[in-house]
Amino acid sequence: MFRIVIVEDDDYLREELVHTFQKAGYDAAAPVSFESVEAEIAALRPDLVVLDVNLPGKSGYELCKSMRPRSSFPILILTARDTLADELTALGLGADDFLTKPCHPDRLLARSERLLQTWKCLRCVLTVGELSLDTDTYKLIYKDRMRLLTETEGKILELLMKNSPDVVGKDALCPAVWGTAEFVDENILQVNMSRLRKSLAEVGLGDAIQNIRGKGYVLEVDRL
Amino acid sequence: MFRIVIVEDDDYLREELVHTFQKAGYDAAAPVSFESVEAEIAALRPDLVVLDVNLPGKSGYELCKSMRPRSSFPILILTARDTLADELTALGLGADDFLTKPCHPDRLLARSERLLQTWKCLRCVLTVGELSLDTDTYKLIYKDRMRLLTETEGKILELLMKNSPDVVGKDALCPAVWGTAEFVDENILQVNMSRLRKSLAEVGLGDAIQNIRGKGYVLEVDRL
DNA sequence: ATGCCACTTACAATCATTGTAAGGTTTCTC
DNA sequence: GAGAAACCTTACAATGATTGTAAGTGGCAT
Repeated sequence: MFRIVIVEDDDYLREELVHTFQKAGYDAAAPVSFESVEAEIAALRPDLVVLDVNLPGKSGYELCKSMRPRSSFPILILTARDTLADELTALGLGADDFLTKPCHPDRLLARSERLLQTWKCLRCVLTVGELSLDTDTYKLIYKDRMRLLTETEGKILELLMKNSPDVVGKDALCPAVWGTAEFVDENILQVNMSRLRKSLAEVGLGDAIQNIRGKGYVLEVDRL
Repeated sequence: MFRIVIVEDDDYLREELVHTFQKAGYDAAAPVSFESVEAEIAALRPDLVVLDVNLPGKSGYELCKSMRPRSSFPILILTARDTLADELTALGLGADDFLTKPCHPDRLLARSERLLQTWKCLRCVLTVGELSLDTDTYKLIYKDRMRLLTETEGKILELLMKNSPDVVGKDALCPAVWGTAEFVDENILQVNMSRLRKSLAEVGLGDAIQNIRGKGYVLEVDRL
């Protein structure tokens, strides 16, 4: 069953939305506090997020902007603002659909269902800028080029992408790739890093992986 | 560069749309005859199809319905009909977005770009009912279960899906899987068919592959 | 009943992937 | 600028998954 997370501060409307989705057979949930919404949303592991724009604290736009790059679920923006400029802003920030209030429940449900179906195959895809990685198969796509990574290369890139644009230390990489935090040869990481870099180069990502001497590695891809 | 195919019978509007997309840097094309649109569209290998509803011959809805199951590109319906019922019909037939005329070019462009970005990773995904297959990695998803096929299994399933629900003869399967139409042992096909069936069973597709004695094999999955 | 077609299992060859080892290059420090 | 530390790269051998071969079983049709 699909889980839908609704982010809406108006109590009445929120309950109505939750109810609409539940009646349609979805697993709907909604954070009620807006202290650290982003963490709450992530914790709920949504298949779809329905997002209001006018929220206490961070606006829906800001939320969308910050969640989008690392999220692997679609975001539907539902707002009372109905200008073209608002729609363009929302889509520009990576929103997957934009509906204005008041919105007929059937329209909302139909649009949501469409997004869920489309994204079923994308739940396991990480995206950073124009780079995307399927975390099941380690198929990587950059711009228009595609390449299949081997498992180890994939695991490394996955971690780098999840943390981009932050540095990832070897102490974090090794356990994540080889399971045990047990002593892992320094070298084996370097070898695989070398292989990964070669793979990235083949799709046109020349030196996306940088080494920070003594600290670890960073993935740097131009954001859109 | 993305190729966008516009299906619209009004000459003036069609040219305007083509121009809009071209100015925005896309490769836009539009069939002018509506005799066998479907074949023409497929031949253009679109990354996105913008579809009018009122067309001579088959309606946009019919086109959408018949293209959708095998298409691996998004469909945006653009129509003068603006009722909720129209939108629900379109979405129900598998359309990926629904816009009403007149439509501001910026809105159309923003919506199109969003679809293109989302579908970049889906261009290689075949879908039959609730079964989908990534033709690069042979990752298969049925309902909520996922499994990675081996290359040979994947090639066979790919062909069966492309032809579903028609029968595929061994004379068609063997060359497609092993390249040469050269004599290929009957047995090797059976062995791999057996392996594929086992894989499908593991995701809950018990006996989706049927043998038609003396003819070949069919894939039968319940359509949505 | 017999022959054909289809299915399955076990095995061995092949190929991709992985870690090991060793030598080279860059960067920082004194 | 010499030396050490950190990082990079290449070649090779072991491992493991995938593939085709072979052989035997089961079912359908005339």
